[in-house]
Amino acid sequence: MASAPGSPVRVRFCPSPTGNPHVGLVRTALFNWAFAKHHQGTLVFRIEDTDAARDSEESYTQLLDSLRWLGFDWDEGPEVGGPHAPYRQSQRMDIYRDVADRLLDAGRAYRCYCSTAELDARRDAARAAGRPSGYDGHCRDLSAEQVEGYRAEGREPIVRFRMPDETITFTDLVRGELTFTAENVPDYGIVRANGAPLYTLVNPVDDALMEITHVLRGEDLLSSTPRQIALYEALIDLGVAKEIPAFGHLPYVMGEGNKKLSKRDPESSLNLYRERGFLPEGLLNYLSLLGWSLSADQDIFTLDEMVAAFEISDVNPNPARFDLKKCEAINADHIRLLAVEDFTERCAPWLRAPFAPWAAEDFDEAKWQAVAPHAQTRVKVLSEITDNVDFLFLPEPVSDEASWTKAMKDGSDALLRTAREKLEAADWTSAESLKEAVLAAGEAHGLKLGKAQAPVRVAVTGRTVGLPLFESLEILGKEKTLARVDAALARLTA
RNA sequence: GCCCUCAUCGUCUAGCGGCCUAGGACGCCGCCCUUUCAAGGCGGUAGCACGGGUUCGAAUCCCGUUGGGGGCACCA
Repeated sequence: MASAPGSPVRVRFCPSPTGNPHVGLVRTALFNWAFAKHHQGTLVFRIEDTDAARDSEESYTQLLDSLRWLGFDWDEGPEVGGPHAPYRQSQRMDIYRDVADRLLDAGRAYRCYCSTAELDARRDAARAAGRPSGYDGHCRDLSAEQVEGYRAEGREPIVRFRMPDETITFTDLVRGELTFTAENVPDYGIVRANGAPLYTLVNPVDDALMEITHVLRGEDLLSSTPRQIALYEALIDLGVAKEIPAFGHLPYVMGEGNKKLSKRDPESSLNLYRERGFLPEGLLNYLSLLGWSLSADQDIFTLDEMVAAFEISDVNPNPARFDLKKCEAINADHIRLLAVEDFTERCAPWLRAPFAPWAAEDFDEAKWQAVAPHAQTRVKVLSEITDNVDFLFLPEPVSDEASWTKAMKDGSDALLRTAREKLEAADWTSAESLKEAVLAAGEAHGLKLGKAQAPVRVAVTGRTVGLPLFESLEILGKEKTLARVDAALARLTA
């Protein structure tokens, strides 16, 4: 990315590597990326892998691979480095430990000895009494004797951030002014009892250290924003942070029903879309429409167009439902937009194992080149290509009984015999000539072309639906076509 | 339960006080084209959640109601 030195905008994308990347995460990445590009800013890519129990190296590798496939690039982060390296939080633990200690020394945080059971009991009681159910401040001002007592009991404390007793107001980039009162923003944990820092600490600390100016993230983090702002203020006092960034909370991407699309939903898996043959630009185009729009009457556009027009203030705050049909339709439009050579090239993965059913040595590049243009206008996703062209590379056409019974009526054998004669005599360098042959055969049996082509199509391709027939026959070639008609005839008269 | 948040066709959206008898897209339906299925072209279907205000005028501003979503962790 061309980042302009001195540009004020610094944004970040900071997923945690747990499981497959999902589409909501991609949408967040997209908006951050577009925002950075639009402002000629800097995009920082950071890995939040502080939860050893959930993060994995495999997920990390896959995350990087997915982001690269989508076409994203970043100015700082894994693989590219940068002035704030390392960009994996698992490698920055000493930094967090140091900040936590300083927060403790300054009285901005304290050790909390409450057990989980105690916390749960008091939370339930508060809830039952109709009071806010966050942490009640029990360990805020423990005396030396009390601390000694807890230690003697063998309790291991967590570190808790001390929230100031004040109302916090901030202007969300997509939602406007938001206010939270102190009693609803309780003190919260920032370091586990085992000494491992929590997201609540590391996220703002790294944002501060990496000088992030705009935080664009999911709506789920909206209510944690006031406590982050309070922590930021403490970090400023400590000299760790320079200023509080602006926050913008992106709407959820919802799944079927009315629930947030979760990682568990198969519909949310980015890999699924990749395997089905969605184009990165098609998928991204669709995803950008979830909460944003280029203009009142244009749904199909390039990433460059999006970048040029993207304003965070234009983002719509309401949750959007992921609609697979529309996603496919938009992808289909992008497939149509591809140059034929590009389309031909991008289909390559689906033209070989494990996607393609034919043997590698039976694949014929020249035939593929010839047939590709006919397929480009009818597939919604690239994976649909195999069924469309398998008749060219399989030794025998696929066996599809439903198609066979649908096309082969009484008299089909007679028709096929006539068609075979006419095809035998036709000019095989011209699809038009092949069409004339089948047309003539149809006329001989009182059938219009639409009816007459069906048995031929099924005999040669195995299916009632497919690419334009005569072009297909021409590409397949005379010898194979006639052999397949003969085979069908043999089956009909058996 | 408490707090936060959201609210235009089935779905995604345009709209930011008069241009709105609400525009586009997907879906669905019909027609055209046609060599099957698509693609393409044309047309149709369907919406401002409800109730109060403010205003000469409200989808647009305010309040309330209802409904949806989220948070209230030693997850992120």
